[in-house]
Amino acid sequence: MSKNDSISMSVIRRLPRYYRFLSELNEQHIDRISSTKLANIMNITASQVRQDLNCFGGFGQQGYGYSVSQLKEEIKNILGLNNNYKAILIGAGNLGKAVAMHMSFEKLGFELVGCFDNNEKKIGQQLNNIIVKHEDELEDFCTYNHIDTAFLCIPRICVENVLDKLYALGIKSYWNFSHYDITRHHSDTVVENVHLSDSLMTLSYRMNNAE
Amino acid sequence: MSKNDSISMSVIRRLPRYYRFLSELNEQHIDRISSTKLANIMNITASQVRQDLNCFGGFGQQGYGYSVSQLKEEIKNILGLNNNYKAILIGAGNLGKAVAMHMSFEKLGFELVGCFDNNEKKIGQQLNNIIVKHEDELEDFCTYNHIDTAFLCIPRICVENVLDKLYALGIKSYWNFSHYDITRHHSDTVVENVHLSDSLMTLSYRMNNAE
DNA sequence: TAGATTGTTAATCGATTAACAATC
DNA sequence: TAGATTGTTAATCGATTAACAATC
Repeated sequence: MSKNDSISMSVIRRLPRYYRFLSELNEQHIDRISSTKLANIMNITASQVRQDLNCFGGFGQQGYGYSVSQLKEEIKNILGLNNNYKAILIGAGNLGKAVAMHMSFEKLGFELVGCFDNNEKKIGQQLNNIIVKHEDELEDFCTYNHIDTAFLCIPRICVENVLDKLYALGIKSYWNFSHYDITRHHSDTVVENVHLSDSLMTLSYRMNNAE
Repeated sequence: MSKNDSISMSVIRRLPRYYRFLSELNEQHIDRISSTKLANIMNITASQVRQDLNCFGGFGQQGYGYSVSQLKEEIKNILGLNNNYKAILIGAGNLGKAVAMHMSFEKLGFELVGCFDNNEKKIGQQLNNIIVKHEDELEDFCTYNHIDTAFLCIPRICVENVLDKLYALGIKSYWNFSHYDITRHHSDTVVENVHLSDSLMTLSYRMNNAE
């Protein structure tokens, strides 16, 4: 159905942004939009909009444009936001807790079903409807529950070790918040890094070099 | 001194990564490295390393390579991590608190000096050594304290309004965590977006399309 | 000096933009 | 039908990689 043979990361990283803007247009009950108008709102070119969308299929109609709600649903499917992926959180520190409490996982097609920490003080704490378990229980938990992905909110030095465990348990997708680049030891894994300090350093650079 | 006339964002976004790897090498007391070895560790090409570094100056020495500690310091300066920028946090929800508590601001050349929220329940709470103030006190606070940047951990709908206030107070740098693209109304502003949900959607795409 | 490795130019590759024929 | 706007090919632009002369 789709022609998503080898979509470049540049395109993939723009998809959530399309999804966000289309969702907003949809909420405003706007039901059609041309590539030109969408491009204006998003501060990109109409060519790029059409090129990007045509990586996945011809969603538009000549002389009319695109149906907002239809296009939004198409992108939702392309992003796989209907999969209800089961996720566990490793690390219940400040950042881990914030990730657990702050994100609207349902809207993004994820469900947080477990949380683990190796600090006794954290065990038993409640985050929304889940209770922090000891990391020793990880193996058992993952044997009895199918887990699709792990959110890593642990210090840099713990990552390698945790990754080995997770991979052995069949978990091959990682959302990594540690100040550490996960090098893909296994080609069948998927890694998304969120490097907050890199982001802040980039801001610093630009403040430092503002005209 | 530097030739940083118009460094591309691709290069800028790689700088923190160089800084991270060089810091690590430095901690391991390695004092020289060639572009080839650094490239291997970082999973990029030696050409790219040399091209990137030469945007800012000739830090290496033919036949020898680069001094790790010197290069690390150079990049630290390029990134402006010695500026001790004063920052305020707007929004003391889960994410705002985590940002305040979790980040090593000193190491990154920032100092968090204030925190504001419009929810009465948050007022008076303590985050590290700062106390959450009511947003009404923002004007006063910024008049008596020089502030360089604001970290925005507030809902999407509040952003525009807060931005107007901040800009009027002379704050022109924003680290934005809201699910909202800040469109630069003023050309003298600097914006760094952290879109956590976009990041998770990208992970979803790749899980969905993993072979 | 010989070997190693940079700085830099040139070649390649990929991504973005422009143009336009197809078509609703 | 005429006007609008897509899908797609071709042109341009920028970023990455390769090559090599300069030099420590």
